[in-house]
Amino acid sequence: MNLATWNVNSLAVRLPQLLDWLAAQATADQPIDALVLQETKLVDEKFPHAELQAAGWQARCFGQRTYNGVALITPIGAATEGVLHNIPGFDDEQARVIAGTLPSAGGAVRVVGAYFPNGQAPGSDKFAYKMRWLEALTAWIGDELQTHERLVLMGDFNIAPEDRDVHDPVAWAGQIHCTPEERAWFGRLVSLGLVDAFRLFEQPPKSWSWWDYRNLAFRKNQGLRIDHILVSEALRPRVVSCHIDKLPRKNERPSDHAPVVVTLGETAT
DNA sequence: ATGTCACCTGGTAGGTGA
Repeated sequence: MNLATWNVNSLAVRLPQLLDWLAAQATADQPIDALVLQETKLVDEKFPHAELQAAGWQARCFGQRTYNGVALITPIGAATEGVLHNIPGFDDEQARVIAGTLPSAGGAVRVVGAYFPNGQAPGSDKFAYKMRWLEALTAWIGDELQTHERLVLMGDFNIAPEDRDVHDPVAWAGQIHCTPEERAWFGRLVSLGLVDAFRLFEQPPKSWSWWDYRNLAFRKNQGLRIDHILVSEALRPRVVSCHIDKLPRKNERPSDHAPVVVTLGETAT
């Protein structure tokens, strides 16, 4: 089972690259079973269901105009149950979370796709909103784990959890994505019984999932690892691999984020 | 080098968010 997350920074612009990438995974014998998208920036009425269907995909979407917007994409015919939009009980005008339950030979997997708030800068109103949102998300994921032992939380966290996830930890110290407050919330999420799938494996040093469009950052490999896949302890034995796919970032008109992929085996090892 | 990209408004540029 291959699960992935990708912040596409406008699905209207990135749809051709999305379809190319999905096709390439299948060609590479790593067909995607579920992909969560962030920053679709589309109201649901404008979501490109027809184009995706023509390529063999179905989508659940939860969007808004201009900003944010998330989606859950699965192969046509795959069952998706218990679809949910945003954090229950947390009043939010911003479309940031979509969840669904996927059947699997090893037991159903609860998939939560999330676009965490950026937070702009410590001390700002947007940072305060990020803190409130993180508190609500953490409480809700704790609840979800009570009813869904096999759970995957993935998306654009807008948090670089450790200094090794930052190209220049000195320059970024205390800056947005790297503050102690944000990292503490990442730690609380992990403490619920989740594990960062990427760090279960030896990875190339200087592995990032986001590079600023400015400053030739991708060419210089100056980025952050802020897109993550956390799996519950029950799924941990099934994690076979996890990697960041930099290839789409080399395209013309790329998203500023790269997809992250996790492979779950059917049986415990 | 505060050096880009995407979106909006209200236009043929400027503001916002990331």
